Amino acid sequence: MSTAVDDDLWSAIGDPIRRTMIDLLLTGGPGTATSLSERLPVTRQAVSKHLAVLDRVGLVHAAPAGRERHYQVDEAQLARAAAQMSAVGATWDARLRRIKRIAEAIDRNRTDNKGE
Amino acid sequence: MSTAVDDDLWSAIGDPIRRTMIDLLLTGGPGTATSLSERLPVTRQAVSKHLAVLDRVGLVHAAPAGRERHYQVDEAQLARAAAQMSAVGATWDARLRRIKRIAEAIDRNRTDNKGE
DNA sequence: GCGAAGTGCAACCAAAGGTTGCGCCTCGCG
DNA sequence: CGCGAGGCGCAACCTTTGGTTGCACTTCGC
Repeated sequence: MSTAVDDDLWSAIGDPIRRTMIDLLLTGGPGTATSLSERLPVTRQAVSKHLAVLDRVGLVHAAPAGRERHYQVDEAQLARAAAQMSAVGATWDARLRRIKRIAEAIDRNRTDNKGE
Repeated sequence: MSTAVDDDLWSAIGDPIRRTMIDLLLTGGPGTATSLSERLPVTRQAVSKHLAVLDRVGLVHAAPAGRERHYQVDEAQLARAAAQMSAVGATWDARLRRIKRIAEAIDRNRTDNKGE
């Protein structure tokens, strides 16, 4: 239901740090582990590990340049992830609405039989 | 950016098991830790811990009934969570679109100066 | 050529998810 | 009314994961 095979993608973007990293890469363009760590509350190593995770699920892609490693967001994968989030959100929203309708129907029924 | 104070809410629904639990509670109505564990690949204790987490952030709410504890989804909180997910998804989507436009503009420029 | 900058790898720590075992309530039936 | 069974919570323990520190290796630039 909802998320099945793409669970890796979900758990990858589940981490707040990783979401922030993606935000930074999207707004500031490609960056290295060091440059990202300067804007995050964690060390370079931690950032590097997160980048490895994101790379493994294909959300970012590394471009070695001399002694540096420039990471960039994979737009297609991120679009998929964004779509998934929206989908889950929409699913829950729809179910909530359905439940609400049912609850209202029951309430109406009870009101009808109240006098008996 | 994007998610700040409501980070607890995010991380609460970040866990796949917890999302599934919410799905089960939404589709099957209120349930206990035991009833949920029967439909999940984890033990009752694990489910109980997850329910505690969800309860702490207000996504579910417990109703003691004799020796049982019925858990139910808090619709308002879940709606907030769903909205947040949609928001992040939309934000990323917008940024991707913007980047794409810029990239296309640059590409157009390069094509213009190709002959020089 | 050599120091400085950027990475990766390994060891170590702490927190979170998961399991098992136990004891306490509560229900229901003889 | 007593007592077994079902449902829960608590506690101890294990494993995975995010985080840090320390070190060795490459690459740039003077």
